[in-house]
Amino acid sequence: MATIADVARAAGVSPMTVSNVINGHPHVRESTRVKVLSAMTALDYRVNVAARNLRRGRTGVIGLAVPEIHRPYYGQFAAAIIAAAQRRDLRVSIEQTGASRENELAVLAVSRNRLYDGLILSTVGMGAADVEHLRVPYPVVILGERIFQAPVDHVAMPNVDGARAAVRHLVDRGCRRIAMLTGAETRDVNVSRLRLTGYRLALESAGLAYDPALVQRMDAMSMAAAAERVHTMVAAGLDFDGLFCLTDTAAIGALRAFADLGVRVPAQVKVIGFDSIEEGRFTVPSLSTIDPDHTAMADRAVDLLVRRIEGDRGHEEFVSGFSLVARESTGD
Amino acid sequence: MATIADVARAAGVSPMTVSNVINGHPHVRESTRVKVLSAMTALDYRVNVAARNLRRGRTGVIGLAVPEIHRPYYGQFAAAIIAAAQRRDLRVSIEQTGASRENELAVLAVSRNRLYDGLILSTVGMGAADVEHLRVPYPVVILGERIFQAPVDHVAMPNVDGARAAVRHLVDRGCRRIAMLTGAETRDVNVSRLRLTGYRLALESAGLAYDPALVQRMDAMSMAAAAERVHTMVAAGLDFDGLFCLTDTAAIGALRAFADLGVRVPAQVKVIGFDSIEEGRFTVPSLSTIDPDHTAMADRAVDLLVRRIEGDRGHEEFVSGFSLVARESTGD
DNA sequence: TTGTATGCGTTATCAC
DNA sequence: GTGATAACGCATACAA
Repeated sequence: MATIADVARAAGVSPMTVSNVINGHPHVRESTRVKVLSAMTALDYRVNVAARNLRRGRTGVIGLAVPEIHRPYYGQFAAAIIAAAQRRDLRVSIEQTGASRENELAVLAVSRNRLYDGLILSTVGMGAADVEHLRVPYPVVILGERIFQAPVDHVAMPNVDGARAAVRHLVDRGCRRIAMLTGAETRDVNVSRLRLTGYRLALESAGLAYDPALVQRMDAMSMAAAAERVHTMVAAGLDFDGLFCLTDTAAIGALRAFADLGVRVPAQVKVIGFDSIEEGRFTVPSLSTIDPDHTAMADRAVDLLVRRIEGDRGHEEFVSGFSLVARESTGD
Repeated sequence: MATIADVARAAGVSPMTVSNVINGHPHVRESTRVKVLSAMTALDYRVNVAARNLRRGRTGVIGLAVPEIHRPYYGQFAAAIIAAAQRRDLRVSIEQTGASRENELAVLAVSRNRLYDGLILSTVGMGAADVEHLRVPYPVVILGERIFQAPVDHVAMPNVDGARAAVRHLVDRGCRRIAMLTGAETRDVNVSRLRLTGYRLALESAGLAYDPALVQRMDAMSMAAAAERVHTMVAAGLDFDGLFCLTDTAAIGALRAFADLGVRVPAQVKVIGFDSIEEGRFTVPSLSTIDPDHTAMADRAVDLLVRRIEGDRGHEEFVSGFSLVARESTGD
């Protein structure tokens, strides 16, 4: 493989001049530029990225750590991140943490090896007790709640307000016994807890009593687990006319369970999710949801990371807006 | 940031000994090993991956280029690839090609810069005419048909046989006018063409006539496009009692359209897809499909790539097996 | 078992 | 406008 030195020899110039041509430096005479370029073509020269990285101290790659890339929400989010990074000439390497604290910490540790210029980390397993692990000597953007005092940027969803709007929508549609399908509250502040707060606030505003029996906690937020839980709820004779699901993924599982059980949605039970994944447009019935504007979140996450890579101090929190998407599952 | 030299100084040994400890070389006295390790801890030493890459000529990263990571099929496939790579201590960097020939060629070009140790490339836009572009000086595994004579490995799906089994299943369930929702045949050999072949073979075996009007070609294989096309087909009064969709994604869009139109599935039309994405278990009705065993494909793709990275010559083609998954959409 | 010397390919600095 | 020099941090080959 040809190196800069080979090209320099062929073009009759110094390696430095070749480098200047490659990197588009301004002060290169046009005639030498042409000479160098044609030598590069002749030798089929390619930059050695490893050498450049070593010299520059940058890799041009950012890490993106998500629980599981095959879950629709994270897949759609990753696509947006990759697109945003591409616009800034960055590549994205994806790590799967399986939502476990250990793997999240492992990603933070590995990234210290200057493997990535920065890291976008979706924290699901980590808690406030792990704050020290976030004091790393490279840029990090946390995707999730601002539960840490560590010097990192945050991109968060409007969890409380979004959940509140979702439940309020169910109330507006006439629901009076509203159940919630949520996750385990593994730590002080997490998505489940925040959306539950929104749920309670909405009930309160509507003058509806909070009934703990209506809050159903699941370990895994999968379609299968949600379907199973709805079966259990109905079999147990739980009385509810509305269901707020922590995520659209769970809601799709729930819709399927209602179909199995012959419970008509929205006639007997109205269902709403959260996330606005694409699949929700095509379920039967189509799924009402809260859209937290993934694109804005992804853009902002990459933006914050790039700013920190470029040396900006100061840390920010960005909370995206949201909109209510009313579809058939909360219709008449 | 501490380097090997710093650690060596602190431990009172040579840099080389530190390197030996880091890389687990056998001939290091236990006492020096301990000394070095504690010096590493004290200085919070981290290997500089860029320097190691330059020296070793490897990056420990493989590229995975797919059309769009947020499509369920590619998301689930990527998850399997990442898991398989992790088992071999490799990281995965994901590129999105948008299924365009230009972007696929661009990924091949960029990877030449020793950015990745190898590349797994899903070819959708490229054709046999691009064969020269595949003669690259690094390992490549093509995900798709073996349409190239280039020295690359292939991992392919059982497209013809799988499609044949899908259509035969519709025939077995009593369908006589079977439509197909497929993609554009942009080149000599592609997925659409192969699955269409399977479709025709199945019709032939069953003694059913081939009617070109029943073959509906779409530009994009999205849920939205499929839904729209089914609306058109029904509005045009096209007569069919079975529908074979090129992918599950298209099938989900089709199911949604039938629901809109009041066409009962499977009573009036039976529907089957291809890919076995997880979502198909939870649609209403649940979706029959062909399962090409993604896990085996992903494992094999990484396996072939690793073998080539390690210098194995000789090229292979792997065609996965498949199984028919019969669910409600082809029930009674 | 440990150390010395050297080079991987690139680019920043500074001199010309 | 161009080039000589050095250094990024690590690991291979070989010597001790």
